[in-house]
Amino acid sequence: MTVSQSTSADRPVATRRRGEALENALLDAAWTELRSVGYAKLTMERVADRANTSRAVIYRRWPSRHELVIAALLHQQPTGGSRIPDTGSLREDVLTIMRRAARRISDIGPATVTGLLNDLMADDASHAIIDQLARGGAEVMNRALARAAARGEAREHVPERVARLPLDLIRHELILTHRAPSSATLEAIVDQIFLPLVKPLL
Amino acid sequence: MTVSQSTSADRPVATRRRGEALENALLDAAWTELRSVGYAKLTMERVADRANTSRAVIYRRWPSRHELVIAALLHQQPTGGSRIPDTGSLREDVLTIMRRAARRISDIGPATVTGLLNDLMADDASHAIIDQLARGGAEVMNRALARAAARGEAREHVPERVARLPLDLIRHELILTHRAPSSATLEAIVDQIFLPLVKPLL
DNA sequence: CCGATAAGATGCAAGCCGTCTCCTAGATAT
DNA sequence: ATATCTAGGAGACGGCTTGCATCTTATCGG
Repeated sequence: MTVSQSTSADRPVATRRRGEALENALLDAAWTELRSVGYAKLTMERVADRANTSRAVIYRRWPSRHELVIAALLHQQPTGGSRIPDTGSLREDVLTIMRRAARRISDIGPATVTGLLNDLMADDASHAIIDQLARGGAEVMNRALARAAARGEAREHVPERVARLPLDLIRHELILTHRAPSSATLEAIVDQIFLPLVKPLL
Repeated sequence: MTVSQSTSADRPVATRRRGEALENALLDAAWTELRSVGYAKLTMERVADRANTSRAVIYRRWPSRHELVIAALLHQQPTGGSRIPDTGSLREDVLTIMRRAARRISDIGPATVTGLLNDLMADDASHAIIDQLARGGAEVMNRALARAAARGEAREHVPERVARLPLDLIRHELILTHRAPSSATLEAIVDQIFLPLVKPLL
C-alpha cells in the first residue's frame, strides 16, 4: 500500500498527454480562452493554465501569441466547408458570401479579428496569411461573377478591385465598429455599391 | 561648501517645468517616440524618460497610452489647415482629398494609425473620436459632391455610404497593408469605383 | 527492459504597468 | 518677505507577462 503513488488519490490528473492529444488540448484551451476573454487579454500563461500545462510546452510549438491563435482558429473551424453558393441570382450569391463572412467574424469575435489583423501585419513573416485571405475572397466572388456574366446579369470584365469590394467593406466596417456588420449594412453595400458597378452597361 | 546644493554642478537640469511648458515637453516626447519606435512599442516609461520626468506626471494628465498619443497627434499637427479643394473637377477634388489623407497617414506612420484605431475601438469612451473622424471625412466629400452636382458632373443625391467610399477604402487599404496607399491605388479607387457610382444617370 | 524524447514543474531576469509616497521648487497669497 | 499650497520629480511597490533555462520524470520506440 505504501507504494501506491501511481494509483489514484495522489494525482487525479490523467496520465501525461503527448503529441496530438496535447496539441488538441492546447488549441482547445486557446480557443475557449479566446471566446471568454478575447484576443487582447489572451496570454500564454492563461492558455497554459487552462490546459493544465506550462508555457514552455506552448512555446515549443508556436513562437508567438498570434501564431498560436491562428492555429487555434484553423483547428476550431477548418477552412473548408465553404461551398460556393449558386442561387441563380447574383444578388443572393453575393449576399450569401457576405453573410457567411459576417457570421464567421461574429463567431470568432470582432475584436479578436481586428487585433489579430493588427498583429499579423506587424509581423513580416505573416503577411502571406493576410493576402491568402484576400485572394480567397476574390476567388469566391469571381466565381459568382462569372456565372452572373453567363446569365447576362453582370458585365464580362470586372476589375479585381471591384470584385473584392464587398468583402473589403465588411472588413472596413469591422475595423471601425468592432461589430459584425448588420444584415441591413450588407444589403446596402450590395445594392448601393456593388451591383451598380457590375451591372451590364446596357 | 556643504550647503552648495542649489548652485550648479549638482543638477545641470533647467529649472522645474510646470503647466504648459511641461505639457508641451511631454507631447513632444510622445511624438518623437512615436516616430522612432512606433505606437506598439511606445511606453509611458519611455516617454517619461525622454521628457526627463516620471510616469506619474503623465498619468496626472492622460489616463492611458492612446489618450496620450491622440493628444500628441493633435498637438503636433492641429486638425485645421485643411481647406476644401475646389479644382473645378470632381476627379481632382476627390484625388486631392485622398492624397491629403494618405499624406497624413504616412506622416503619422501607418502602423501607428492602425494600432491606435484598434485601441480606440476597444475603449468605449473613445468611440466618439472615431465617428467624429468618419463624419469629418463624409463632410468634406459631400462638399465636393455638391459642387460637382451643380456643374452636372455628379448626380444630385449620393448615398452617405457612397460618399464615404474613397476614404473608407483608403482606411481599408491601410489596415491590410500597413502602408499608405500609392498614387495608383488612389486613382484606381476613384476611376473604377467612385466616379462610376456618382456619375449622372444619363 | 532501456534509452531517447518530450512533458511538466519551477525559477529567473527583464520590462512595463498603475499607484503611491516622499521631498521640494516655485507660484501665490498675506 | 514669509507662509502656504500646488504640483514636479524621484523612486519604490506589487502586479503581470514574457522568454528562456533548468530539472525531474512519464512515456514511447526499439
